Amino acid sequence: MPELPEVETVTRAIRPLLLKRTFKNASCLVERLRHPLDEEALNHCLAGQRIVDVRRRAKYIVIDLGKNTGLLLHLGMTGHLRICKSELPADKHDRVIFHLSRKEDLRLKDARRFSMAKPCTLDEDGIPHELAHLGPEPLGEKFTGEYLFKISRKRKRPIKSFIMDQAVVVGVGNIYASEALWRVGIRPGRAASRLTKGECESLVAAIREILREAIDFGGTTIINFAGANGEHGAFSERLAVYGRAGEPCLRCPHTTIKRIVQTGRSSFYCPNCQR
DNA sequence: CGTGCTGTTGCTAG
DNA sequence: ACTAGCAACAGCAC
Repeated sequence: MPELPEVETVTRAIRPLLLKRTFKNASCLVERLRHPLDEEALNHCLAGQRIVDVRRRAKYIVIDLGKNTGLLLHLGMTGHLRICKSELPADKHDRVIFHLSRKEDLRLKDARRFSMAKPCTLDEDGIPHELAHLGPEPLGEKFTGEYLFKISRKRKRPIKSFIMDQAVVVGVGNIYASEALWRVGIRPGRAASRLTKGECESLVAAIREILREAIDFGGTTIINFAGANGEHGAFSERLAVYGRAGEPCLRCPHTTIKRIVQTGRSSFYCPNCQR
């Protein structure tokens, strides 16, 4: 489920439920997710520690335990977090159970096992060292049209994969990349270096706009931190191109949305109003 | 039954 | 220096 808006939504939802509570211990129900799980290391990091903050960086969730230590979580493609009573039996795809005080758990469930959960150390800004390589936040001040223009000169890759590169800007996944390009009328396959300054500016504006809207709508799909299975979030009905191959373009209804594959991922665009 | 898709990330080979 | 391709995994639609 997660693109940035979904991760932001989950982070906001679990933050008040976790703040000032204490971890007891963790149990790993599988040997590995994206990386091998180290139950001992998790327990060493978590046991008895109080949660002082819960925040998002890119699509990662950082649970700050103070003293420059924390728990670093990523939901991969299908990860879910929820908080539930400890007495509840584990779901089929529950992978890690973090036991909290007051007989409640934070549980990480993930069918495809692309998630991650590992202890981390934080730099002075509270960011895990593992995330030092990431580009600017799309909603932060550093992500400007000027910046995008500057770093895209001489870059021949398609603009869509360029804005999905986490070293360029974080948090723009497959759905919102297609959506942002539709909004500004740029084809996903255009070489990054062929964007004008003005196009870079409008693209940045569109990315920010769309992510903000999606956050306001609680994400495209709702990740399930509290209860049942994921449902479609309100924003999924607002997607203009993603998943709409063969359907009419919302700007030029006589044209049909096209699907192409770029670096193994589906891209959707309107061949008429995206150039 | 297979086949081909799926919201991510980071490594590898060219 | 840069980029395409792929692997990790499970489930689902056809």
